[in-house]
Amino acid sequence: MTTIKDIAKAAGVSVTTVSRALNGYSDVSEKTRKKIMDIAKQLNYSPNTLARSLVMNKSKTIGLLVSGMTRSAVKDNFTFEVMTGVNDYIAKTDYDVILFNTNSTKQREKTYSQLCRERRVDGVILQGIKTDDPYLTEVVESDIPCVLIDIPIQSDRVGYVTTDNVYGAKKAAQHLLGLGHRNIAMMNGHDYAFVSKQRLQGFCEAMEEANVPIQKEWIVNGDFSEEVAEARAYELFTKHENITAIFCASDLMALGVMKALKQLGLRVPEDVSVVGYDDILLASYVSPALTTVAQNKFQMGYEAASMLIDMLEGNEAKVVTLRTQLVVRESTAEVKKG
Amino acid sequence: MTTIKDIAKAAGVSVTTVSRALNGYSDVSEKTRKKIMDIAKQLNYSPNTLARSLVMNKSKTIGLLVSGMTRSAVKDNFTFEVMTGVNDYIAKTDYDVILFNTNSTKQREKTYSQLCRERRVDGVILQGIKTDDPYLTEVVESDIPCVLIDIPIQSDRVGYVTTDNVYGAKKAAQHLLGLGHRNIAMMNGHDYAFVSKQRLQGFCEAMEEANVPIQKEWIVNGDFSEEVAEARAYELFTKHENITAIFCASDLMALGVMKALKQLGLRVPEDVSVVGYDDILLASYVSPALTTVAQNKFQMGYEAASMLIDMLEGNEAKVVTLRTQLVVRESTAEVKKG
DNA sequence: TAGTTTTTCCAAAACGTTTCGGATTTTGTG
DNA sequence: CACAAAATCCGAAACGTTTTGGAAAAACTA
Repeated sequence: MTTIKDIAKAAGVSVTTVSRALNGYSDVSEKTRKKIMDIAKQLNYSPNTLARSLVMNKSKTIGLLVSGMTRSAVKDNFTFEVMTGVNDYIAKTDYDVILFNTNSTKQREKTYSQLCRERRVDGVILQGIKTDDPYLTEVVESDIPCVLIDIPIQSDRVGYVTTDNVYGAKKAAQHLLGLGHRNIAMMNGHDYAFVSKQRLQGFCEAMEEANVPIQKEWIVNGDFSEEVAEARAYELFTKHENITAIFCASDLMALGVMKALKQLGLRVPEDVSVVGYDDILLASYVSPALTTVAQNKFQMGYEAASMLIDMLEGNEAKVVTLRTQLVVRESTAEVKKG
Repeated sequence: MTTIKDIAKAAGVSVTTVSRALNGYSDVSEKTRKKIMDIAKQLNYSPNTLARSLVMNKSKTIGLLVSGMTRSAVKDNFTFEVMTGVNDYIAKTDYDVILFNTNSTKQREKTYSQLCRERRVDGVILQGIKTDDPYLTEVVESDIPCVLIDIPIQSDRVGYVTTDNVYGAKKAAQHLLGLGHRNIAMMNGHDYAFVSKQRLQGFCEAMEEANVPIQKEWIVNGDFSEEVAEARAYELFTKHENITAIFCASDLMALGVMKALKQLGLRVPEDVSVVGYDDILLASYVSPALTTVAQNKFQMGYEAASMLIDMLEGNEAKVVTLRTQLVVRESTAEVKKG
């Protein structure tokens, strides 16, 4: 592998000059620059970024720390779409993305911030980690610039991008209320996600503003999992036959709920209306198509990357809140009179 | 950020000793090792992999070069599933994955092998690049160990993992033939994918063995795109009304084909049987559910990563061919008599 | 005790860059 | 032509590791 030294030797100049020539400094004559460039090309030179990073003290890499890169999570393109957004923005810069392995046992031995520090990433994007993850605080407290997705923590070195979860959930609930439903349940995620709290809040706000009493036992946690949600929904709907609608904090859980309803012989939307959250790909393909609150996952990743690069260039951390959109499909209908 | 030097100073030993203590060499007494370890922990030390990589001449990173990380490609989890497989294996090693940006304009200025060489990746996995990509040969001819996905090129430094495309396509065609179909069309991908050639071959073999003449004008290219396939299918089925079945080289194209058929008022499977390839997530959710040839994308990624790490540890490049499986759903039926 | 082996440590070079401070050469000015 | 200014170049240090080839100290051996 050819180095700057080889070029220097071939061109009969010092390594300093080669370096400065290649990097476009002005204190090298056009003649020698040309010569150096030619030799570099001829020798098929590519700079060793490791060496460069070492001396410049920046690696031009950002770390991407996602959960949800698991075999079971493919149904939920959430992670992938976010990654795509990140990649899309980063592709326009001179940064590269390094993917950190988080879903394995290695998580125990090496903390996130250790990973980041070892690889000397310039910044990091975190997605999908639980709020009680002991390493979350560690990263946030470290001085590594970082942007979080759907975790509202902010400092001068950490920003986040999220969506208007409260309002999104509120719209979903209001949609059901508008259809005449009063006995509305909610399938929430788990307590270790901020979005759960926020969506619950939005749900409650809508109910309260409509003067509809909230039944605590109608609000259950499905752990953001299709299977768990199915089981919980099965219990819920056998115990409380008067529920006519349910708002789910994720589409995946909505799918599970619909399975449970089918098993119970309840029709969607004739007997029970269900609305999801996320607008994953499947939402428009299942039957009946799922009414849901759409969030632009691609843009979330894109904005996160954009903010991070901004921060690396000296700007300060921000918070970006994207708008959600209620998309009404076939899984919701007016409540049956009677 | 604390370095080995800081530790050395604090412990009153040389950097050599610190290095060797931390790396578990035997020529340092347990007493000083303990002391060094303690100080390292106390100072919150993490090794600088950049420096390490530089001197050891290996970076413990592998490059992941995928196409299909685009906004439009989210329907097709193919890329994501492969990535997940790769990640899953790599997570068990001490390597990290660096994601290369390929889908952008940057592709023009920097070649893949340049990217790889600059970042000093130890090896690279390529997925989804076209066979006429000028940079493909460049990577293959470079001395960087690499494993290709679905591109049958082999040398001592490059291996590949693929599936039995010929046999898979053959099974699909035989399924249709077994249902009594004789007028079978094929929606292929494009000429710049090996899998297209192989699937075409499998299709033809099945037809020939069944003594069914192949109609050249019934074999069209859908460019692996839903939209293109839809347009081509529309033309095809308006022009040739006697076609009763079609084999598509990807599920996404099969979806496009089904859309076209719907537009034309043709029912699936009553009027036309459709079989796809890939078994993407949507295949089982669309209506009618798609009969298709399933390939284990996760495993493809997993095997690729496994092979690459093997190669980096001195073993030689291999070729791994995974089995496909015909999964019969609702989009195929016996041909109508008459 | 003297010699030998084993254990424990270290100085210095190397990896491939960038950059600081200054040196040398060329050009311009009167 | 002499001097100043500008243009062009370079040596050496630095980044944080690993490794080589010994050296010093400790532990045995006879």
